[in-house]
Amino acid sequence: MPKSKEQCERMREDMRSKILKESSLYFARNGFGDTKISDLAKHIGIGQGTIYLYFKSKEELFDEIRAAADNKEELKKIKLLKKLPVPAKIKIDKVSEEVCRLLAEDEAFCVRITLQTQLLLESEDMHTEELYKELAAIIKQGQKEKSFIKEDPMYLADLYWGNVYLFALKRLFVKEMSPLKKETLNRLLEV
Amino acid sequence: MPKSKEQCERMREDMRSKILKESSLYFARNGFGDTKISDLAKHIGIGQGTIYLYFKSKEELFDEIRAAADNKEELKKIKLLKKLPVPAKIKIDKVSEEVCRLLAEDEAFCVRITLQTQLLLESEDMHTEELYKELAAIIKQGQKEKSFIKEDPMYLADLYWGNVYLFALKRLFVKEMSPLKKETLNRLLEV
Amino acid sequence: MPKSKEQCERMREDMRSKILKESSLYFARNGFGDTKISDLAKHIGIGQGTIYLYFKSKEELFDEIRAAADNKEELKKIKLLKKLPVPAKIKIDKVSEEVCRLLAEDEAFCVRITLQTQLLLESEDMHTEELYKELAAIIKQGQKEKSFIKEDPMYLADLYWGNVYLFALKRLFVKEMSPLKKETLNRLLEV
Amino acid sequence: MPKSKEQCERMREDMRSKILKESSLYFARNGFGDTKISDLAKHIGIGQGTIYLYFKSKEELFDEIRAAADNKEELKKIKLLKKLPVPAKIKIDKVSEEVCRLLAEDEAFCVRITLQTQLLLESEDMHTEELYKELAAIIKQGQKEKSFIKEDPMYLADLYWGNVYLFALKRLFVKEMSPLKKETLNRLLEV
DNA sequence: CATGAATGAGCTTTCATTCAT
DNA sequence: GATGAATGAAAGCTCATTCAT
Repeated sequence: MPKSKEQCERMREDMRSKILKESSLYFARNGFGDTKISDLAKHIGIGQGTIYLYFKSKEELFDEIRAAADNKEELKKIKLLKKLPVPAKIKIDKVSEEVCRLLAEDEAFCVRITLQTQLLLESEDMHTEELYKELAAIIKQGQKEKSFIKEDPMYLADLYWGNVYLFALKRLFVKEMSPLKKETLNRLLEV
Repeated sequence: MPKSKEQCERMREDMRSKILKESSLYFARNGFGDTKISDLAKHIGIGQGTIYLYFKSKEELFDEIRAAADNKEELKKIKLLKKLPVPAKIKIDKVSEEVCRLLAEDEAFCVRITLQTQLLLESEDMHTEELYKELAAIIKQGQKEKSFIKEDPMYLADLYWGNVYLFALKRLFVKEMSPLKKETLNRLLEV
Repeated sequence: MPKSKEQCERMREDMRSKILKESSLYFARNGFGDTKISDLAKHIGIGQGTIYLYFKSKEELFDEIRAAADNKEELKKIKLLKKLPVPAKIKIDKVSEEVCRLLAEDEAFCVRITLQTQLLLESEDMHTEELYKELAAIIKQGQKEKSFIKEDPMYLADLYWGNVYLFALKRLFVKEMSPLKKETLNRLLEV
Repeated sequence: MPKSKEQCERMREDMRSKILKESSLYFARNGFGDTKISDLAKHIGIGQGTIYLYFKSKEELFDEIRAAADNKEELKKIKLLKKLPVPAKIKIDKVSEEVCRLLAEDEAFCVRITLQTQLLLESEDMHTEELYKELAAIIKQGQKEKSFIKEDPMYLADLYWGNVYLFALKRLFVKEMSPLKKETLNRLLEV
């Protein structure tokens, strides 16, 4: 008895997501070269060949994972926040709170932040990244409001997201670790 | 007529150091799996076989590089500093100043910090590392003196060295980057 | 849908045996150093990588081949023969007959004898080998019966198996060769 | 002060001989593929490069060693012996005596016999070798004199030299071994 | 001449990818 | 679709050969 089209489609999508999700953790921890397809398959609990039913190559899988690591959701939230008529200090506090929550609860977020940051490092230009630009804008507002230190906003945005990356990375490697506190992030910017 | 024993010994030591030095940058940037011996040799400007005259395997070379990335010099300086009868704030300022100088001027230091931190991440226990313990001790002093924020000293030490790692890493990847300022490091701890 | 477990198991065992069998001839003729994995694979008619699915290294393959070259079957037969209440001359004749038959008909036997003898030569102590000890016991019996020459039984056993090795070796190298006659073997011992 | 032409020539010849002699033992034991130039040089007690001052390549060295392993001296003696007006049995006894003496006293002879036999095996035609033909001639004489068994003279010559090879080989590998007795060789042929 | 460090061709081994089942 | 054995291209590694000293 053949399954319905939708069921079938659904199953394919599920498997694809599963591979993407599990692989991304592996790639984030070990990098491209140290990740073997055989290990990956064993870790996911599928055959090696199965991966190739969903992705053309290891490289394509990796690229897709990186492409998916763009933290669109977070960017959207920050963009909304930016426009609100509240002090920058409050905005940043909201961002920090959300980020800390995600770092603590959402491993996928940690993976995304890790991969995205590594990609940016290799691209050698972090400042074109929207997440950085949006945060820099809020920081600029905060500087006008005299609640943030006088410093190149991009330097501070870099510092802020760098620290987020730092804790995301630790989360991926270290089992028992003290979680990042939003105050720590806020203090990077506040006077 | 062969070279003299000392000359020979000297040349061997030089070549060995050269390989270690040049390789470490490569490994720090690309990791183990993405570093090819052939590329490494080409980059150093020697034959592939030469590497194997000095190291038994790629793995041994990597291990030795990691073992050498222990920042003994910096540890020694911090240990001396710790014992001095001056406020912790001054001590940390000295450390920050030195670290920022090294980050800016000494690529080898950036490589060492990068490799050491990655090794610690994999070991899953950063807190046994002396550099962290020594810094935590100074932080504890600073907390007694009310100049540093109340927070687990190890959390703060972690944060401090994490930020050093962050900038070391950026330095290895990004050509044009704003250097880390000692105030940024100091602010991580100060009230 | 994958093959059934048993089918799979069976095929693996078949391939393993095939590699062992085909390789042993190669190693017996050319030795370890002059045998290339690429040649081996080509000769067997499989990919180079396949060998490594069944053996960890060239050395392990070689060792396993040597370990398998223990001529257990022949040893068992001789042990049975030894206990029979018949003259030693008859016993030796049976052994010689069997050995000559195997030399003529069974290339795998020639390979085993060759590899075993070479291994014994390297071990520098052939006399601990059971095949030698069992034959020496029969020879001793023959000497008591005055049908075999007076001579150190181990020297004679050595001589006997040495000649078997000689013809096994020739069989592996020389296409057209006169087969060993059982009388030739018998005459080594008889008065 | 430069040495005289002859002295110089002499020294070159000495070193060349030394290399040939020491290498031949190594090659006879290990074969071509398992003999490393580095091991060889270490064993001889000279630098690797030195070998290349006397031989163009490993292959040339090996070939020259094999070419020198022709046992010309022994062949000459047998040729002389063949022509003598004495019974074949006496002739063979002389040969056996000489061969046993050489096997016991002259390692170089063992090496030559080993290399020569291995070369013949690979050539797949032992019967063109003069040593075999000369011995076969004497055997034929002995058969006419009814002192040697009726059997293809070449088969017997093969057997005879095969046994010599056997003991030569053992001598190269086994430290403590019972020497070959001339009676053992004679008995291969006598009725 | 003699040396042994340096080289790279050619070997061994791995692993991304394919494919028969 | 799913599998994992088979493959061979590409990586790691060795060793015959060269060459500066």
